[in-house]
Amino acid sequence: MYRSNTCGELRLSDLNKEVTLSGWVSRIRKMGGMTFIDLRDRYGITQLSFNQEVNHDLWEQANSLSREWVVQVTGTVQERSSKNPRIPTGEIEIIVNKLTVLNASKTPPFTIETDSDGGDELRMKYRYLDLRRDVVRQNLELRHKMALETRRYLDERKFLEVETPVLIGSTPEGARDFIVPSRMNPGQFYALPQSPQLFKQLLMVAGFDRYFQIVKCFRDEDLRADRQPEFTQIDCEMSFVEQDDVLNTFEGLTKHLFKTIKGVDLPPFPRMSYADAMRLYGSDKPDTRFGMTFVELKELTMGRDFKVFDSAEYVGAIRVPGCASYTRRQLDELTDFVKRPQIGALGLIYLRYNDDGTLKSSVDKFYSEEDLRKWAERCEAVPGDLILVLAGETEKTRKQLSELRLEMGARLGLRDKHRFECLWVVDFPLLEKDEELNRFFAKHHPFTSPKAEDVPLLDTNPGAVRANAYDLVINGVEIGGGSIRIHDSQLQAKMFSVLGFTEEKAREQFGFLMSAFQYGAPPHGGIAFGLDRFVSIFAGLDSIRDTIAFPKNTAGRDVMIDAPSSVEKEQLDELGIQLKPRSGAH
RNA sequence: GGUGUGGUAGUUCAGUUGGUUAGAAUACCGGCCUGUCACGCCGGGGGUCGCGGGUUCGAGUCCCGUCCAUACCGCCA
Repeated sequence: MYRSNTCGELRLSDLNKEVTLSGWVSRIRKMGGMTFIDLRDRYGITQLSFNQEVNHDLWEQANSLSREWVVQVTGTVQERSSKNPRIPTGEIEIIVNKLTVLNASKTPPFTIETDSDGGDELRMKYRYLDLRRDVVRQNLELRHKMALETRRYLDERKFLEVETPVLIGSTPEGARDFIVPSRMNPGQFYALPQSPQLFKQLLMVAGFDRYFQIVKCFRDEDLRADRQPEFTQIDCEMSFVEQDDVLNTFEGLTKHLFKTIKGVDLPPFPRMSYADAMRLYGSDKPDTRFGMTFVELKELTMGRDFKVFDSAEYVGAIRVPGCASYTRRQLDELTDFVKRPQIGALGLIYLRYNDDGTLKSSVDKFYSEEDLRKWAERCEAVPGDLILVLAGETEKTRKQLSELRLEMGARLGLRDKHRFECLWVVDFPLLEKDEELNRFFAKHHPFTSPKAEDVPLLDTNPGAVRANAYDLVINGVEIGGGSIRIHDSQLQAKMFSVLGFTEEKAREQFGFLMSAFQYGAPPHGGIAFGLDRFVSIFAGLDSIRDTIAFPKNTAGRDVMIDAPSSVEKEQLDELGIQLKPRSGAH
């Protein structure tokens, strides 16, 4: 028997029990004739006590240990004479009478503490050591609980978890596929799924009615703090539902997770149209933890010979509460912020509504106090507020103003990680025009249904067609999205034609789905949540990396196992693959 | 593909205007210490300043190139 108890469970109530514990040596404190060792396992830390006078040999043995050695001890639970209220086992210690070294350890390259001295790169290289740290482990425990509660909630509502294949065919639409060569079919390739989209729709045709799967998905695109090449979705689909049914079911799931895991009761989630989100926040995933919604000033700014505004398609402002006292230097900083190439504004105009009621702007030369007062009124500003104005092409300027809004929210501490604001964004456009290629692409995917009342627009003004598509946004993070699908093969054919697919090409790409739809497809729709992001929101992390046990770095590398790597020539020969010179050099 | 930031001891970082032997903390090793729990005190070892080239009497510091990491833009139906 390696242990009778874990390192996290012994209390005063266990006094005088003889116990056996196994774990890692976390810390050794040598006090001369006494030595204390913090023994750690997944469940906690228990102090071991060694006394030179009580057992000299054992004391000496304890002094010979080092960090991260794996040891087994047997001893008696005793009350500490000096207690540590900061850990759950802090009232007791183990008076050890037997110590066995199960395994020695090299000195780890960083300290295995809550606040490690190790940088990210090193922690990833030695991820198995990093995972010993309680903060990292807790994220994975949280992830486990969220997955478990998701399964519980969906199971109670008759959802069936079905596994779908990982080796599937490539489709050209959407993100770049990861490609896997087929040895038995030389010259042909599988692709890894970007999502189980087609399969879950086929399951609806098959009559499964309610499906879900917690499933890995793959996208071969550049990475970000919130994007990994392989990530996990809570993927769901339902039959005989309308948009409201899906929204209500998964608002319920979200609330269930917040309630059971964070103990938070959330009010009903507001629903905002995509058009309103863009108009008020300049983003399809607005952070609604704070206001500062956009105010349009275009017509108030016209005709004063200020070319920047006169020639602009859009003039938009945000009212930043209490920031009229911003110094020239701070305003310059904000100007630099919006002028960064990533944001790309040409300049920033400000209007201070001073505490004494006077107005001061960077465009006083062009606008009278009366003009400026109208701006302030339109913004519902009060003395002490700062108004920031950007101008230009509508879409671009809204995006820039959105970035500025988020920056101001952060500066004012309004983006509190412990507050949660959920929002449904609905009525997304069905199509998105690629100006360069002069063709439409599906904004969500080609199986998303248009709103019934907008169907006639497919012929006259495709860009204006709204879809039965929706996103769940929490604190400005897109957590999930989905749509009601097309189940009518005629409408689907129409959709393909708008997207520029010939009938032949559509059959080649999605033939199996189109045939399936000829055998009685029920009305259906679904949604998928990004589990990694969901966990990171719950954990208050900025990156999804620490919600994943073994994540990849920004170049898509696993620095621990050093993947991807080159393969033997024999393997390539079997696959009939010849590499260009220079590639595969790693 | 692009922009920014960073790369100096095992680790996290500092390093002034280009100037003597490159520092701190922590980790590690040794000594002292019987109630510590971030123990404390004393001592010690530890450096290809990412790599390559250039400017200079002299480069961690300036210039060019390159690699790596990271945040963002493009990209992500």
